[in-house]
Amino acid sequence: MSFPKPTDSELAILQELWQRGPSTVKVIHEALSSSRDIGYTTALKLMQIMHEKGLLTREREGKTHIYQPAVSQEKIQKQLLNKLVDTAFQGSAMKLIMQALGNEKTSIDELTQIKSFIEKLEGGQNE
Amino acid sequence: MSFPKPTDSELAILQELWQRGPSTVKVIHEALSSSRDIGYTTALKLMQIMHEKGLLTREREGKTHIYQPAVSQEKIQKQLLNKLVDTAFQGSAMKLIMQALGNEKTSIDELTQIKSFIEKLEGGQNE
DNA sequence: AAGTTTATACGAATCTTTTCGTAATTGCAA
DNA sequence: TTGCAATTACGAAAAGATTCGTATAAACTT
Repeated sequence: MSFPKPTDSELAILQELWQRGPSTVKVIHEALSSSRDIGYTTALKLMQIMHEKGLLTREREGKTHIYQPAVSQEKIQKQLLNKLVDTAFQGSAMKLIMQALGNEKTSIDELTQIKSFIEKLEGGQNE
Repeated sequence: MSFPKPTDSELAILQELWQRGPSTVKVIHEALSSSRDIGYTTALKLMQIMHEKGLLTREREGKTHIYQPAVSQEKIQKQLLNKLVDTAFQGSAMKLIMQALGNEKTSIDELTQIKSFIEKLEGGQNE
């Protein structure tokens, strides 16, 4: 069960859909327009392709289509994360985590959350 | 000072160079060949392009060129990591870290290391 | 039902990345 | 110096992703 890895444009569309829930091309196009210059038919075509690839499902509602992600945000995040770990961090999730922590965008509060998450994991089964 | 983001193939070449140190096309080609099917001139061309882009430096040594990364592994890791945080994790490094931890590839020992790294950070200045 | 609006479908152009064939160059050996 | 093997340079094809113009279809208005 592996999905084709979404391209950058596709990921942007998935993000909108995950955040907004089921949406028409029109809505997604407007959302994308605010951050970059993109034609309506371009957005449409992308979503049609994503539908063909199985990244989106859709349903006709009168004249328009309502699109929805066919994959969970978590699954895609996992996929992209694993790929990055493999290609850029020699397969070591720890290296990646350390880097991310070092990028000093994490607040004290978040650090505490992460720490307690780790403690929960340590209590668990990770051998 | 921002480098062009390396493509997947380019990243694979950078990895080899970071690991092996300065190398010829021949050596890199052989290394890549072990994990996938790639022609010699393909590898050569990629490295030439990377040189043009400023990702690699090179030096003539007799008839051959010796290539070297022009950017540090850490810089590229940071670049790719930040991009992933932005495009897939809504800008939240914490979300990414949690996911990475959850992917259960991290050993108890590594968890401990991460935890003590966090403690060091907490002692520091992160506001 | 004809015209208008809004949406989809289709096809092709463009751009980027990857690929490799062929030609030119270099260094060495005979 | 001529010939051979190794290497680079060049150009263009192939594959993938993005873009959009134009045509078609659907629903609403009058």
